[in-house]
Amino acid sequence: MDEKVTAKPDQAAIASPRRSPSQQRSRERVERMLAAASALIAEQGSDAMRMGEVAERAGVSIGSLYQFFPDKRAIVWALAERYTAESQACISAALKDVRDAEGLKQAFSELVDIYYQLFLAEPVIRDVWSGTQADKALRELELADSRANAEFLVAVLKRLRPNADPVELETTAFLVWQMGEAAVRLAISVDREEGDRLVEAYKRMALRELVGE
Amino acid sequence: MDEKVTAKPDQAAIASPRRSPSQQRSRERVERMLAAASALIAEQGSDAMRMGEVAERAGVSIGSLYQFFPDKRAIVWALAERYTAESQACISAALKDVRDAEGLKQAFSELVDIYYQLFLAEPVIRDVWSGTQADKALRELELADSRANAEFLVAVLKRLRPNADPVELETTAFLVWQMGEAAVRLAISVDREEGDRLVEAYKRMALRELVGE
DNA sequence: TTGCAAATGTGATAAATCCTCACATTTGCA
DNA sequence: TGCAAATGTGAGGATTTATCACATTTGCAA
Repeated sequence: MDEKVTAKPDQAAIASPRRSPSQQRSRERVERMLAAASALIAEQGSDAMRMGEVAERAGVSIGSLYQFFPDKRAIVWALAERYTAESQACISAALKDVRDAEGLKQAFSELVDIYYQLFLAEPVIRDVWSGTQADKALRELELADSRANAEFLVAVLKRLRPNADPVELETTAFLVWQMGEAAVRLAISVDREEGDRLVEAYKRMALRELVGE
Repeated sequence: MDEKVTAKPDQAAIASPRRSPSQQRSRERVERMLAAASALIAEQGSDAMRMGEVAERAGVSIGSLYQFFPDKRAIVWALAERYTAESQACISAALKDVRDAEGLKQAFSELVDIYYQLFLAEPVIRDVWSGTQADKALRELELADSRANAEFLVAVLKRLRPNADPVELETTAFLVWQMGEAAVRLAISVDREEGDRLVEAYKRMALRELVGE
């Protein structure tokens, strides 16, 4: 027997490029594919995105699409990965130099605002993360992202409260971060006025937990 | 022209039984369909649930399935609706007689525990709610549910803090509740030990917000 | 009881979609 | 210049959802 690969569908299968674009030409095409996918998701949501439509709009054939993305989810995953990388850089920069409670308040509040605005402005992000609960690979990406972001917070907290139990700080930061995502997602799914109130309420709640009274 | 109905697919289409089972016979069959769907979701997740499999396991034909459920999502929706009705009754009962801060602490902590245990024990619930972000009808059901539950909390808070701004109480309760759902979902997706810590941390955080120090 | 309309049941099959594969073309380089 | 590797193509296989024309059962009025 020829050792057929027969990859199990397995539900958990990590979505990675089937083939890395090594030539300039193909790198550009992959960009076009992602741009097309992004536009379609913004218009109708990732569920309604059709592979054929992505290919057509990117000006490539279906076959080419599948040359670089093993399946549909992989495209969404690739977009999600970009956003996490981008936002992590942003978060890291914002929290890097926080040295006191006042600085944390400032930086945290700004970060939440940026995140909220981003979700309001970019339907793609909203939709990409909506698959987060259903798709195992996406959920894992988001968890890893959330943990990484929480780490930045933990670093700050350790400076502010050197005597605190590290495990507790870790738990607090992780929870606060994850709730921030939940709060923002909630906020964008209600009307603007209520959304604003919810985000402000979250900030108060989170900061009370992070810096005490 | 005969005024054809041509219901728009519309993305928002509310999933309601295409036909209400009016005879005893069909009511039992609908129960079997839901039970079969529930079992399949527990085994493989609602995404992997196949209509043909549901029909087969329920001992009915595909056609019968579609006689009572307009589409696949409607089945998941029907299951979700049951859970919300059940849990609302439970929550209402738990909060109905809370008259002071101590009582609230007690009742709230218990509710969160119950919710957490329920999610740990019932893969169906976990999976049904996982579609909550992607499926418009489900998201709306969950939002409505969350608001209804928040109302119970608001009622309690108004008793405890009669002078507080009602809008603020509303916002707080809604946020706290929604975050509880997020916290529990997070908790069940990490290992048990960390999950327990997260739930406890959430309780502290929420109660601090609800009853003050 | 009988007859009949409404309710219910059936499954082949239309329609939509994902993804594969055998083959064509282009590129980088010895 | 020639060739292997990279890239490109799209018809078609496979899967799955959902429909529809027709069959059967039920409740009920005469």
